[in-house]
Amino acid sequence: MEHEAATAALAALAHTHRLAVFRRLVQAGPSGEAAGDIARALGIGATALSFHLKELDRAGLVRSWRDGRFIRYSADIEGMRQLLDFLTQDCCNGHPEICGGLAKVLDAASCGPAPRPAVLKSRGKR
Amino acid sequence: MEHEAATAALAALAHTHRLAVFRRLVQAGPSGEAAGDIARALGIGATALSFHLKELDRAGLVRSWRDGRFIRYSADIEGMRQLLDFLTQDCCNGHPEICGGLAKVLDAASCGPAPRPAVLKSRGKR
DNA sequence: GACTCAATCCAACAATTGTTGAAATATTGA
DNA sequence: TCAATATTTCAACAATTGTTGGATTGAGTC
Repeated sequence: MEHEAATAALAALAHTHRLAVFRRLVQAGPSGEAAGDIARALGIGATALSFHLKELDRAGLVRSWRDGRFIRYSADIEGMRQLLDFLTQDCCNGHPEICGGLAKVLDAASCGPAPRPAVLKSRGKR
Repeated sequence: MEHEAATAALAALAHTHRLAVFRRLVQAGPSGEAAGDIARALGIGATALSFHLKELDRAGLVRSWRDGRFIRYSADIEGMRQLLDFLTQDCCNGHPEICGGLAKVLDAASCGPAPRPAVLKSRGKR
């Protein structure tokens, strides 16, 4: 991940609603949740939520796919890991003992193959 | 860390210059770097850098202390770890195997006692 | 095919954030 | 004390971001 993508991902998360949505999806796991359910659960209007989900999608932090009448969203764990990696890269310049090996520890936590939803919706440029 | 603090930290990082500054400080380690050197290295004006450093400080992501005529800044690694924790909390709702144990792995990486600079400047409300 | 529900798109407006130069503050050394 | 250097504060302006309601698209149901 490079600088620009990281900035975009951080900006996507730096909003009350989007952060709440993202954390909810992180906890929901790969099966995700339908947009309407998220909106109801968090008390966000459909239009606003749609806007915010698009932001998260553009930043590579969520995936979406159609499920009949609904559109489901799930957190893109691999995208998140790349972001965390980027933030901790070269922490303490080769002396991981200083910061508890934050960078190395993240490096080790590779994500298995992403679960593949039935129908993947295309995503804006990543 | 709670929601509001996390939003503030993410917003602080969600800017080209601030992200560059923060990563530079993460790599510099506990001894940090003087404001002027950062400004020169990244090609940012003194006024702009001061503004951005204040943002990072308010978000609890950097520390600062006076060193003679200079003011040095260093990344607040513990602040960063809290943020990463917050993002990955309860990942996959108790099934860490799904996301490679991202949350648990971070939990384990506790930071040792923060290195204490000679003279600590006070920080805005955290 | 018409109807309904889920979600998105659009456009106007409001609010927040970033940039700039000039002035102010703090420290060092002559 | 005075001049030089480092950094911050202030204020005006420019740019970006978020919100809202209404219109639109797509899928299922009668």
